[in-house]
Amino acid sequence: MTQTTEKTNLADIAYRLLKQDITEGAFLPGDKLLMSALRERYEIGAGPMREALSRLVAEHLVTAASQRGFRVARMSVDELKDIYFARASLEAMIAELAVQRGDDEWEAGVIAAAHTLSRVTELQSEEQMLGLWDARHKAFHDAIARGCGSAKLLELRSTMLDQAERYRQLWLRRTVFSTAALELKQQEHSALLQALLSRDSHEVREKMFDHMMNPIPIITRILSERGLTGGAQTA
Amino acid sequence: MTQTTEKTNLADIAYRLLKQDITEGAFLPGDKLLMSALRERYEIGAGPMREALSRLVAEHLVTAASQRGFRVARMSVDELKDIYFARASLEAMIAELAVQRGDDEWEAGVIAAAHTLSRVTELQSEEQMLGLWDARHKAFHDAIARGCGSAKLLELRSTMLDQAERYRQLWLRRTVFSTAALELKQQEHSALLQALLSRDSHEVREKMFDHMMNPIPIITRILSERGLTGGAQTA
DNA sequence: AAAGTTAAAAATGTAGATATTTTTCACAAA
DNA sequence: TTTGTGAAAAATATCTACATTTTTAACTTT
Repeated sequence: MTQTTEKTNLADIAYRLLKQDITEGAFLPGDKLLMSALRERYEIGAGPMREALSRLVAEHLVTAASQRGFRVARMSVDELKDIYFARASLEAMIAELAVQRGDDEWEAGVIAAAHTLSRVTELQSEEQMLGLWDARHKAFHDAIARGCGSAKLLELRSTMLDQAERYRQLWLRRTVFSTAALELKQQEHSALLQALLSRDSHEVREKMFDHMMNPIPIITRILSERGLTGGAQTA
Repeated sequence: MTQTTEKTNLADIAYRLLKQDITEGAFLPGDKLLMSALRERYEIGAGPMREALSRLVAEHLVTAASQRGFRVARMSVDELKDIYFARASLEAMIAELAVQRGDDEWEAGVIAAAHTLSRVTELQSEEQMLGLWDARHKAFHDAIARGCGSAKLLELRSTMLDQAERYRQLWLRRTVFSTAALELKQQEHSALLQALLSRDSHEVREKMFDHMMNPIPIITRILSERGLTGGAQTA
């Protein structure tokens, strides 16, 4: 047996689908998540659906008010700033640890990921290009973080990533489709890599922090342009 | 109306009760959490009970296997070390930030909490003494952390505290009921406070990290003495 | 307009049906 | 006797359908 089909229950499936739908924008911030609508959409009973929703509440992607149902969590500039700051602080700390504790295998992994990322060219369709760059960019950062050696810290990192995901999606399009922005990112990445290979943990920490804080002004602007924070949805 | 009774649903109540029961040891690590038993204990239907359980799974206090039900998460020395390291790293970072960003009000709060903590005397019963010291000790650390100014970082801190709680309970008794250990803690606290008042953020970071890592050997010993990790529970 | 009343809509909870896993136990082979 | 196998039974988890409670919103009435 190579890879069991990983049995899951319905609540689990609904959880994943809804999470994806929210981060991909199928439901917008502030939208009411009607039980009947969700049950129909995911072809599922109310019990498992509730279970999925309550998990997303724990992750702050959904808000709940007792007897009044669920809504997609609002987005705000304040939350953006807080999430990105916390994430940058954490990621910087993890990177510093990784430089201090990472072994040769880790270093090799980082170099490989950096190389793969630098080779994303605009050959395919724009949407494919977006997906590929995003995947490899994530892989690059994952490769760095992995070296910290703490499963719990990586877990915290992962929860922050989930919370940032909706904001990050906004930034992604602006960055990948702008040659200038993309080149700036490439520069930051190679500077990061250099500091990393020279095992200058303090330098890595600072560079990583700045790298992670960079998107804030861009996303702030996007949020202001279209009021995507979820104001007065009635339905 | 001064303070609404904060309406909650049954799943919420069950969540809190079960969480308390687990951290207080009413259910031991590795114990099977039988649906029928839980429903009877908390006088609740299967739906809400499931909801409560799945929230605790997200917090790593309970493990789930599809179609095979739930168990209290095992404890291990490895996990202890990982949790405490991650927690110490995070707390140290938060404390450093607090020193850099905390205002006068924050400083006053810390001083007040430190004073209250230092005045816990052994007048009442031992159990009461334990509870009081624990509450004030937590309040002291909370007062410090609050200054970091990031709600998300405080949230991360809180999730780590939850995960550490079962291990921390083991440490607590050993510390509070040993005059030597308690005095050592007092010393660490006042050293921490001093560094904090002199606004030496680097010093605070180091002291906080050490302070948080201290309990690991003690807890490791306790875990080894009694095999409280949850081995071969059948029922 | 403001406040009260009532009907529809929606969330929450329970009970029972269904599916899965685990245990039991009889029987056969070593 | 011990060990292994397999089928039946029991225990258990999971899901759906229905009942109950609460909220929302429309409609009066003052």
